[in-house]
Amino acid sequence: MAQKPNIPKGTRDFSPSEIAKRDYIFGVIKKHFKTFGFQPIETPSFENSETLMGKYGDEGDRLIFKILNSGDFLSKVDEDTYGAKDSKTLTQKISEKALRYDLTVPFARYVVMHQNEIDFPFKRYQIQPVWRADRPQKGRFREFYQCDADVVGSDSLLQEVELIQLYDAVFSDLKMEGVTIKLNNRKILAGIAEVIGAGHLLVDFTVALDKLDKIGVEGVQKEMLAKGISETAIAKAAPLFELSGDNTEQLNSLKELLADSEEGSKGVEELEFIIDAIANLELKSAALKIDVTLARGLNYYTGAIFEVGAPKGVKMGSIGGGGRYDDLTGIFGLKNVSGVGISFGLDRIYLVLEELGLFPETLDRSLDVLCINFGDKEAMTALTLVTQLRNRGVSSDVYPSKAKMQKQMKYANNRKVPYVILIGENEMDTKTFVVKEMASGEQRTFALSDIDGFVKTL
RNA sequence: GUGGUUGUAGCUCAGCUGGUUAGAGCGCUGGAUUGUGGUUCCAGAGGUCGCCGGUUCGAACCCGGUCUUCCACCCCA
Repeated sequence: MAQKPNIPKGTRDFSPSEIAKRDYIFGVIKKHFKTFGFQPIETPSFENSETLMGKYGDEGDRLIFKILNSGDFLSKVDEDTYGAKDSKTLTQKISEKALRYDLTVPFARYVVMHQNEIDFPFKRYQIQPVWRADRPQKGRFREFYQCDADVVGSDSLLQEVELIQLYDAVFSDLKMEGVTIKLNNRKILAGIAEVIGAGHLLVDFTVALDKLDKIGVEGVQKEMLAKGISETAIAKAAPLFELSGDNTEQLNSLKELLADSEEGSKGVEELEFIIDAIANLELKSAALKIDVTLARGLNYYTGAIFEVGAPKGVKMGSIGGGGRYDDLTGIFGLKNVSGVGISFGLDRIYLVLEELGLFPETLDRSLDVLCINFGDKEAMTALTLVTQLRNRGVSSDVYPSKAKMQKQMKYANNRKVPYVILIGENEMDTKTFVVKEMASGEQRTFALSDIDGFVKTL
């Protein structure tokens, strides 16, 4: 009995028209990565487990796809470990490799391993799939592409400024107008926690704050209280919930609030530098906005934090994110190398472009010219013509069999071929070919010797 | 990991409180039309009703399990 074919949940097949659209996005992103001076690298799909485990927090560890060891792996497990039935301990014994969870940690590993051949500052880009053992839902897959650009070996804030410009350049080029680049700084979050006297609960504090737009002021306060943050501390943080106005006004409020915190003031200073620089340079279509509730990737970010929100009206999680991490390569033994990077979520960008109808129409043109097949003799002449068209870079084909005209025309139609060429008996006699423009239905006749005359009209 | 949701022809979906041979539109194939498609007309093919088990005289429909889809939470691109 034939088995019903299927694919694992959270994975997808990509058909020709989808590939065309994905390639279009990849192309735009890659183009701008290059013009900003980034160089490509690639790393393996799977890494040694110890490279990945513990880098993304407990939640992250759970979402890492583990690869079972080869061979008779269970026989090597001692009775105690096996009998304890503790998944975490057992997993370490039977799985030593895991699928890449993001591109940043493998990149950090790469930098440390190749530090002697790298010229710092090193600007690298990387476009590869990553895997997460997550439950799929809107815009979330178990296999998806990330497009990362990171700079290591420079602590200059100019890098942050450039990365914001890079976001703007890519989304403007994709005609996705109205994206919001949200900006925050880890130092500000730490400063606030310090000022209100909840420094030891920084993570809980920021995680709760991050949910402000989702559960509201009261919800956030409730969660903070539940996490053990005192009422007086929450009361002190009250001005945060009322931050409003443009970036300058928010900066002024933050300056005041964080005046007594050295770290917090440093964060405000950094934020101000970036905001001022971008104000001078001007963005094409994106909006840069301070958002103190932004608290992503707390596990390794130490300075700036970025997140890109889809244009208004599109219900979609963030379509990009990034930030500065001072200590990432430290885990692998290389100290004092600062890095800052951003990521584009290809699959989500795809969904947004689709929803807004922003893909160029020409993308689904996979064949420029199709020659109708009228029989063996005519087909030979057609193939000669097609060969010469191909030599000139025109994608063209001869219908492989002498099917009914209707069928051949229908095929051309479905493939969205803009030009159909007819070479039948009449044309053979007069050494000509007829070109039918499918959109208008108009037909023109060219001499077989005048291929360039036709190519010029394309 | 928690909660909910979905599964019927290649695709999008009907199918009333369980009742005989499970339907439509689109698509596909053939013909009307021997060199003209996207807009006509006629005919035809195509379904273990996700899978396994249970209740019943009888299940696409009810019950249990399982897989899948989509959504929310957690987390995140």
